[in-house]
Amino acid sequence: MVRASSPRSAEIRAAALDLFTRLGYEATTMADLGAAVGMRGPSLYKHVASKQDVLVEIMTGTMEALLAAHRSAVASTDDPVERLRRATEAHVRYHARHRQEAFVGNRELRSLVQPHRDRVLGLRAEYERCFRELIEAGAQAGHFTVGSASLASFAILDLGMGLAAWYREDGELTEDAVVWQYSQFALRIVGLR
Amino acid sequence: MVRASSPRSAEIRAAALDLFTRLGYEATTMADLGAAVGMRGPSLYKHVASKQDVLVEIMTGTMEALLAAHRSAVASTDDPVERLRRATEAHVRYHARHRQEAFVGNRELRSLVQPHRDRVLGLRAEYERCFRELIEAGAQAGHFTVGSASLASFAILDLGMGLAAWYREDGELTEDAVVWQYSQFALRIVGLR
DNA sequence: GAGATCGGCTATCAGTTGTTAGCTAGCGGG
DNA sequence: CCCGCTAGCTAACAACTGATAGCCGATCTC
Repeated sequence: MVRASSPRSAEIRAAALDLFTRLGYEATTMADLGAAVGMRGPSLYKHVASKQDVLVEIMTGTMEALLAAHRSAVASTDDPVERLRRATEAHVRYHARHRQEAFVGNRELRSLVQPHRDRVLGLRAEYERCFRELIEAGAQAGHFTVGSASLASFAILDLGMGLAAWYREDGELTEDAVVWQYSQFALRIVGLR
Repeated sequence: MVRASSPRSAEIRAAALDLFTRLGYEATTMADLGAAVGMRGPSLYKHVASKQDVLVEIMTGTMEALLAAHRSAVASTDDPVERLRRATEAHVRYHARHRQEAFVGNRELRSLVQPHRDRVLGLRAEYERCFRELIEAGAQAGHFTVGSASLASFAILDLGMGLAAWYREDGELTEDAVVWQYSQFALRIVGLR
């Protein structure tokens, strides 16, 4: 049996997240993954269905968590500016705090087999649309100055992805410092006045 | 013999660039690459030394071209603001016009074997330092308002990397439109006034 | 305490991969 | 005409990979 929620399988997913981040999905072998949790490669199949299945659970879990964080962030107010501010803060904070999930989620899309790839791409498109609509609402209300809301939303999302690529927990800057600065960058991008 | 500059090897690099972009380095086989240029996998070895060698030439060539574009852009003026403006424009334009090179250059760093990886990482660090110094110069002269020049330079570089990931030549927006908007974003990030 | 289940192991399979070896058709120059 | 080079081919190798089969000790249940 391959119960996806057993404590051992969660441990395996965590180790896989680390390996996928450092080596990439293709370059990570089941033997690597087994060694990371103290067993041989074939033994992993007592806990997970397949290598691809581990990736699928990591990536869909990540996108759903990101969307949940976004919904929670924007639900707390009706003010367009404040909604975008909280959304960008949640976005940046998620990418700082869960940089490995975000990194793998962005990087390994092409290793994902159908129909999972389309599903994750759909969630990403939905996430992007949420940001675009926030920007359009703020622009229409005269708070933002932006040529293309679509481009601005791409730019803000790209900031998070980039952050996930270089941020380190033990770096010079604290998480709060990076979140604050990057959120400010995002608000500058949409021309907040 | 494996003359790196023969017309055939250039054709192979071009095909490899396309395949590495779409499938990734690990997932691209020599048989794939051969088929893309009308020959069998083993025949490629008449023109290139190895698969890794193809990647190395693509990535070092890309970083050197990017640095050259940067130097050319900043050499034309002494004004701090104008130097950053031209540097960001060059940065964004390169990532739009050579999106495949930039994409592979950013994505396949971990597929690069030593010492080539450190060499490319060194070039990237140098490129980032150039931007940081431009920002610091402009901030010291009172033109920019930014908490951390380092963070701002990361953000601007990340914009280019993100652009290379989603930009398509046949998309809605022209290259010039994207370059202008993204350059404006970059200047807003550093708080130009 | 017998039996079943869990969770590890080794052996093995079948497929794939980068690369080398060796052959050969075509072609240009003497 | 023939030598030698270029640039392709097939065959083959050695290594590796994800996954399966089957064994076995430990632990739990009744």
